[in-house]
Amino acid sequence: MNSTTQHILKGSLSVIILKLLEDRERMYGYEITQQVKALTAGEMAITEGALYPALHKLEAEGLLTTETEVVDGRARKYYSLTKDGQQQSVSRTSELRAFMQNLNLILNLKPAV
Amino acid sequence: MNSTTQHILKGSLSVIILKLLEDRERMYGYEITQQVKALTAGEMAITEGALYPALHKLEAEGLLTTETEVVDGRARKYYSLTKDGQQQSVSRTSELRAFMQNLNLILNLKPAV
DNA sequence: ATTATATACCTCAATATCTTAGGCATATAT
DNA sequence: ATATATGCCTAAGATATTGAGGTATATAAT
Repeated sequence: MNSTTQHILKGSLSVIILKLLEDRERMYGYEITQQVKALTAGEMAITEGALYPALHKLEAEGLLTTETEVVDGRARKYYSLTKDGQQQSVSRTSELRAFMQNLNLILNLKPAV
Repeated sequence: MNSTTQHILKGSLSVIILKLLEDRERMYGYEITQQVKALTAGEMAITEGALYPALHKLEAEGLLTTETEVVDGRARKYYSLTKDGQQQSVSRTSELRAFMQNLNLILNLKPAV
């Protein structure tokens, strides 16, 4: 993943997290990083330095709840959507889609040849 | 334009500027703000506090050149793409498109019902 | 005449988000 | 024994944006 693409990610990370949890119901941080890589064939990667603060913020906002478990001798912190989180996932996803549609109106302009 | 959509704009502004100049060849700052509103039926707005620093940076990077003119008693600063700017417009646009396609892979996940 | 709005440029403090680099710890493969 | 994968985390610095402000001219409305 090049720096430009990484850069453009700004602001969409929380929507990505919410949407993944809508799909999976229950995920832990490391799993999220791997799932994003898997879904995008390695083209997108989210750094842990961005992910964990984002998760903590969403939890503080009341959109996520956590359960910690020990699996294979290692601690895992599972995140799930709260009611609010489910609603926010829907609304933020549709806002992001609307934004992308508008952005595409600009990107699809034909250059004056 | 709500705060979330505004928020998600982060990082795509320079691509928007480059692409608009690819379409129009020659635009001034205020015109860019109006054109974005017009193209998106008022749903997207770029603030001047973001636009002017972005224009200055692109100029400093050698992607834009400027010509200042007085029209109807008011000064206008016209921006155009340099050779480098044209190349960057193409490459950054395709990177943004690639990013959006990957993002859509995630947004189109079907929730586990 | 005065005021508001549109046009047109700009800066800057505060805020938010991200990158990069690091730390800590366990399990497994080499 | 060492490297890699798994798993959590923080923090300094860089960067982009918001939101508010400043300056100025032309025009429309009152």
